[in-house]
Parts: sequence; structure tokens; C-alpha cells
Amino acid sequence: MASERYNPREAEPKWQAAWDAAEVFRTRNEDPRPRYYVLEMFPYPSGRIHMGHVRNYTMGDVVARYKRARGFNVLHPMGWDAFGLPAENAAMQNKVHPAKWTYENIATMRAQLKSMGLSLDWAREIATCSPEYYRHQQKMFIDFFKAGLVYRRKSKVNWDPVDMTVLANEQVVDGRGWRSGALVEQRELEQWNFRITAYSEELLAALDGLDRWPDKVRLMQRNWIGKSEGARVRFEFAAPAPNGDRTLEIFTTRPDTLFGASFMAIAPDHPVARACGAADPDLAAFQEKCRQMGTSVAVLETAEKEGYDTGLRVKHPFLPGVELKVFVANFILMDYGTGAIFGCPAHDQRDLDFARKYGLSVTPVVLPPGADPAVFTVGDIAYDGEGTLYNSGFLDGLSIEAAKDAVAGRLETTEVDGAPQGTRQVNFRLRDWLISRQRYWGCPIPMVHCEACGVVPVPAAELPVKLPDDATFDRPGNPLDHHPTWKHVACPSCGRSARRETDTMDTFVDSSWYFARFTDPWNETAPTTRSAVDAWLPVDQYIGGIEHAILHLLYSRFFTRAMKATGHAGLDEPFAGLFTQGMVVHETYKGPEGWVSPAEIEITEIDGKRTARMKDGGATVEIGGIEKMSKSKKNTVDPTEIIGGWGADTARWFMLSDSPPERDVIWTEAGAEGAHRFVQRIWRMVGDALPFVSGPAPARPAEFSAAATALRKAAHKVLAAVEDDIEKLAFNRAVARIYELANTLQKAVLDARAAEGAAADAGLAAALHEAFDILVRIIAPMMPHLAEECWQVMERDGLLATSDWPVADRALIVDDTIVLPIQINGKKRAELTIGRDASEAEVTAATLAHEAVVKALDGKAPRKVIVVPQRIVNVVA
RNA sequence: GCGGACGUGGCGAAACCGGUAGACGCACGAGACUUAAAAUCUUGCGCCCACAAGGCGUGCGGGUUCGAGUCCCGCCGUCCGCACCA
Repeated sequence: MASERYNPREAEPKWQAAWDAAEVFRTRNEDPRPRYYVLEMFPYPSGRIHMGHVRNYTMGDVVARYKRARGFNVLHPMGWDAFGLPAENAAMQNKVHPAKWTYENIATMRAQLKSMGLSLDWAREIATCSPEYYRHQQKMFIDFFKAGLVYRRKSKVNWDPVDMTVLANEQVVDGRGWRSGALVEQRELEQWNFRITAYSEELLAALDGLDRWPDKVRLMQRNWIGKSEGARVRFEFAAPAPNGDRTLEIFTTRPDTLFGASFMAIAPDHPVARACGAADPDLAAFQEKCRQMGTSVAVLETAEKEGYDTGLRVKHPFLPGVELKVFVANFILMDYGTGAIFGCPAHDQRDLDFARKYGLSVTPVVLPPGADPAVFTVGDIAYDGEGTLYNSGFLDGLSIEAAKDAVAGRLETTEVDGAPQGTRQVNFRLRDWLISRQRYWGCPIPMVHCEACGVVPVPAAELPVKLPDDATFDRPGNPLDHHPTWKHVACPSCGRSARRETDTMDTFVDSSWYFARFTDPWNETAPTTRSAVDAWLPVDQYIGGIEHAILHLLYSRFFTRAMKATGHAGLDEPFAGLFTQGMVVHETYKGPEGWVSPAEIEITEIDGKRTARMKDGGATVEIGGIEKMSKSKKNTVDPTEIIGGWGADTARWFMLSDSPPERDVIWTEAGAEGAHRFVQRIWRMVGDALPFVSGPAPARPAEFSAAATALRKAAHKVLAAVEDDIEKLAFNRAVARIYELANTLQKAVLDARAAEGAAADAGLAAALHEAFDILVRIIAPMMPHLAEECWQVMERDGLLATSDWPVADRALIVDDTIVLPIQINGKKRAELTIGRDASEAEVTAATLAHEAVVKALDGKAPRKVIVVPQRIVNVVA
């Protein structure tokens, strides 16, 4: 047995089949044990899994298997984020139907995931593109609509005139469509939106309660929601604007600086600007120029502030007789605040840049602490720090906060044009979620447009609104719109001929509730079963990439609230614990003809210098930087090849070793070899130890020998540490502790074998038996196949996958004697071995009697002796 | 520009509350086994000086403390997020 190498190609499928046959990972909702829901972000079925999936799903699987061993009823499901653009692109390029392409990819990837030995409940598998899933999404859409959480509105979108479709912002590159290369136009289209802003305040406030989320993610969401408190102020026009407006309403977070106002600025698309532009060709040209500039990031960064004087004037609310010019300016955004501002150049850098360019006055109104009001001026840098108000009439002498209050108070009680001149206002950066997509491969929006009845939801009994199978993809635009018959229906309300909505939903909708569907994916009549969804949610541990820190997680938080509002769930927050794992990165290689893959090259190392050559031809290859695995740089490693070659356990072990899980991990051949060596080493050790560890546990002696006790202590200490590490998802630390135990056990086995025939130490045999039991059980979550195989050759009962986690004996974890470092003047000079419970006086006495201390003190009395119990002694000479 | 995170051996890292810096792994060196190689085992491995003793070391400079990788202040560098949000 000991001489045979462990063969993962044989063992892994065998144990996967055994687990399957025993339905070990099937989760029953009615199981009375405490529940634990661990979920990894489900994959998009792009075709093949990549190493990032391997890392993500390994981490989740360790948690699932560990929690199962700890006695929890674990829910660990898997599914497919199966709608989306790539399927449609494949349809256009390869003449294959998106459904066929998607389901084939799913089949491939399911097999790949299964080869990893993940403890998933495949009976709950869902694909978001199946009508059995999206029918429920349509039901919820209608419920949200009825609850006022869905509405339709004209929105500005990026329109690709060649592909005849709407593009997401990230699909617009330098103002052009990423695929067609056509100049993207801003178009106004009637679009469906989710009213996520109804929850702005709540989504922000609830972040504080998500204490098992990374601070980084919470901060990103906080910034994204972007709450700012300020005031809306209405400035009266000296003469009405061309569109008839008598006042210009602005939003400001600095009402305290109102006395420093020197101009007004409005967005190019502001209604007043449009009205002015209609009568002024020069202004219209300027507005058009601003619109063109809109999208390109590079232009935005360098764009100079520019404006156009409309000729309009407004009255300053507090300074009778003072009038301010109204500019149309390129740096004012229509969709933030009111699309208009007052400019206070002294205390806002943008306003200052603008004022300098157009020769507008700059009046400081906040005096920095300690500055002389007679001398203080603003040059090229606006002052936005703390200070005291001056040059500001009734505000003089107030702090900024007090002045904000005073201004708001005054404006609330002043009337202009029949309404208060100003109101306190909380503003959010967060905008409503535009979900309309002019695509085929998405969830159809279950609405009908009727000339007589308007927008009518499809009746629940008629759901799902299914995608037509016979769509064509050979011309640009929305295949649903092109379809000859699909969109023509009778109005559900009046029965007259009407038109189906041809927009489909953003795929982020699909992934905003899949975690809830997993709790009862068999329910055919409703999206969720309340008893199941309320019992399982929130997800105890959610694991995925940082790239979803904002959108997916924010949308899911919104969706859960909307589901609560419509009776589909009973809670607000879907994910109690969140962990964001790092990427898998790899060295890059550049050959004479561009990037080459790791598989194509050979690396040799001479005197510490690594050189790479092509395997084929031997051409020199330049070793480049370590970067995220990507097809374009060809620095990918295929999980199938790794699993086929080394086995799933090697891949899993590597993914958990070395790098902390939140950080990037560098995939290296040497590291994979190292991981595989450890797999073999465990197997060899178990084989060598079989005489001591197989079969039932030997009787325990009344007293363990010193060697046996040391072994037991080592095993139990590591066990306790590994528990702690897995609970904290510190897998790399758990791995290090397991290596430590393996090193200890290896020596112990060697010693035990050498001593064979000599006086038998019954205690040592029992200790070895126990220690190997612990070793195999603690590697099981990480390397489940190897552990199962060891379990079998050790002749233990049943499947390890269904066994309990071992119990750490606390008495063995604390030592009777401890080694205390002795510092002299803060530097370590000696060590003191002393009883754990030694009093401070005893420690002091023993320290002062220590040779090194006596020598250092040279007969003098120490100035001070600091004893930190159980930790350290410091003698100050 | 604003906000955040992080800088520890040749490399990935550990050090949980301010208490032995470098656990564990990779790479590398030496040795054993072998006809040989692979595998395996033993052993060494921060730097300086080395016989020992010692000195210096956690990006740089200061500070607090009996004691600082850890706390505070100021720099430098790397990475990430947001980006004209009024």
C-alpha cells in the first residue's frame, strides 16, 4: 500500500459517484438541524470554467463541508446566470440559437464543476434562461409594477445606429459602439425602470448593520448612493425666461456661501437653456458641442470649463439690487440635483476656474481660522475648509454649519412667486435602475401596449411570456421586434389588437433573486415559498468577486426589499456575510509573434535567472509581468487540464494555500507541483502509519507517555487552530497549520516504526490513531477525495463526507509549562521555562536568577521588571 | 482631483490585544539512497561579521512606550474605487 502512488484520476470519480449515490449533499428544507446557507456567485455559462471559478467554488465548498461536519443543515446550491449578450453574439456569428449555445455550455461547465468534487445540491440547479425561472420573475415584475416600484419613462440612452440597439455605458468606448464602431448617439427612449431610489435612504442606512461585509464594499456602496444634504433655492428671474419660468431652482450643499455667489450656471439640456437655445443659433451650437463631448472619458478629464451667457439675470435672494448672470455651462449635469447651480468661486474649485475664465467676481465669505479678513484673498485655489462667515450680512460670525441652518431657515420663510424661496433637501447620486434592453436573450417584460387601455400587465394565468424559439439573428436590432407574429396580441383588458413589449430585462434582474429561488426551486406557482425563503435567508456566507461590489449587490439588496413589499419574502437584507475573493493571476510570456501561453513554453533557471523558450522551435520568449488571467494575454491555465493531470484536490489545495483569500493568488507550475507533492505525501504517510491507525481505536491507557502526550497536544492544537481559521475564512493559515501537523506526524510515524519490536507504547499507538483521525478529518473540506480514500484504507466506518468534525480537547491545548522570552532593555536575551500558573513574583524571581540576567545586571539592582503574564518578561537595567 | 487599501527574506506569506519578526510553503544550497536520474529522506537558508560573541533588520524620517511590523505625525511608492455629483 505504502509504495503505491495515490491516483486521483481513479479515486476522484469514484468518490464523486459514491457521494452522489448516497445523496450526501441533498438538502432537505424540513431537516430540523440549524441551517447554514453558503453561496458562491453563480457563473455565466460562457463555455468553460476558469481558474477564478475554481478558487471561488473551492472556498465555498470548504465552508459547506466544514459546516456540514459541524452539524448544520447546509444549503449549497448552484445555478447559471444564463441570459446575456454573448449568447446572442454567438447566434449572429455562428448561426447557433442562443438557447442551444447556452445549454451546451451549461452541460460542459456542469461536468467541469462536478469534476471538482464540490458538495453541491444539484437537485436545486436553476438556469435563469428557463421559462420555469423567468416566469416567476415576470410575476414579480408585475407585482412590483402594481406596487409602484416599476415605471416607464423617457430616458437618455446610448444608441448604436448600426446595431440598432441600446448600449450600456461600459459598451461605449471613446464614444463609439464596442462592436460596430459607430458613433454612439444619445437618444431619448421610453424605458422601463425599477424605482430603486425609493430605498436610497434605507439602502444607505442598512449598510451599518452589515457587519460581516468588507468595509471596502460598504464604502463603495455608500459612495455610489452618494447622499448629500443641502438646500434647494429658487432664484427669481429679473425678467421671465423664454419658456415662461419665473424662477430658477438650484441645488446646493453650501447654502452658507450664498453671499459669495457671483453667477448662475445651468446644464446644456436644462429646459431654460433649451428655450434660450431655440432662439439663439450660437447657443444651440454650444449646446450641441456639449452633447458630443458627453461620453468620452479622455475628453472629460481635460475638458476646460466653458460657458455661454444666456443674457438672463436672476436676483440675489439676500442682496437687493444685485443681479447675477445666467450661463449655460458644460460642467453642469442635468441629471444631478436640478441641473442648475449658483457659482461661488471663492469656495468651489470648478466655479473658480469658470469665474477666472469669464472675469467674474470672486468674493470670499468663509474666513479660515486665524486669517486676517483684511488680507485674506483667494488666488487659483478655492478655499473649502473650515472657517467663520464674513462678508455675509446676517451670517457674519457664524460657523459654516450654523450659517447653513440660518440660510435654510430664512429661505423657508421667504416667499417667491407664491412658494418658499428655499427648502432643505437631501439629494442622492443613486439613480433609478433602467432595466430595458432591446435584446432577444433576456427575460421578456410581461407588458402589453394597447391604444385604448395604455400599458397593461399580462395576466398571471398567461405567464410566462415565453421567448419565441424561431427568432432570427441575421440583421441588427431587436429580434423580438422583428419577429413576424410574436408581438401581436390581444389586449388583456379590452381584447382589441395590441402590441407586446419587446424589451427584455437587464440580466442583473435575473441575478437579483436567484439566491431566494434556491430555497425552493420546485415551487411552480410562486417565485418563493415563504416558509422556505424566510427560513433560509439571509445567506450566511456569500462569496464572489469584488467586481460585483456595487451593482449586483446593490440590486439584490433592493430586490429583496421589493420582494418584501410585495409579499414574496420577509426580510430586507439578502446576504448577512459577504466575502470578496481575489483574482487568479499568472505570469505573461511574449514570443516573437506576440503573447504565448504557458503551455507553449519551457522555463529553465540558471544561477537564479529564469529564461523561457518556445517548446516548439526554441525561440526565446520574454517573461512579462504577472497579470489577471485573460484570453488576450494568453496567460490562462485551463482547470480541466489541471484537474485531469494533478487531480481536483491538488487544484483545490493550491487555491487555498499561501495567498490570503481576499488577495490575488499567483498560479505557478511550481506551486501546483508543491500542492501535488503534499497530496502524495499525506497518502504515503497514511500508508506508513496503517499498522497503528487502521481499524477501531485501540484502548486508551490510563496514562499517556510524554511522547504520546506531545503528539496529542500537537494534533489538538492544530485542530483548534484550523477550526478558528476556517470560521474566519483564513484558509491559507489553516493550510499552514495542517502542514505543521503533517510534519509532526511524519516524524512520529518514523519513530514509531523504528521502535517496533521494542517495548510497545500502547499510549503512542492510541495517540497516533487519534492524530491521524484528526488529520484526515481536517483536510476533508479542502481535499475531500484524498481524505475519503485515506478514510477507507484506515478502515473507518461510513463516508467521511457524512462524518462529524472532531472535538478539540481544550485540556490538551493549554500547556502546563510555558517558555517565556526574557528581554533586557527591550531586546530578547534569554528564555525562561516556567509553570504556566507561576505568579508574577515567581516569574520575577526566576528571571533575576537567570544567568543571562545576572550577567547583564552585573550586581546592580534592576530599575524595573515588567512581567506580562503568559507572554514576556522585560528587565530594565 | 476625491476616497480607500497596502508596503515584512530571492518569492507567496505568518505574527489575532503593542510583547520571541520571518511560522508554513515555494525556490535554492549541501548531504543520504541510486549505476544514474526522478521520487523520497536528512539538513541549511533575512543581512553583516563569523571561532564565538555581537551588530543591523518589517518602504523612508520622526514620535509615544519598559517594549512598535502593529499606535501617532510627516514623506515616498504600489494597487483599487469614484470622477465636473454643485
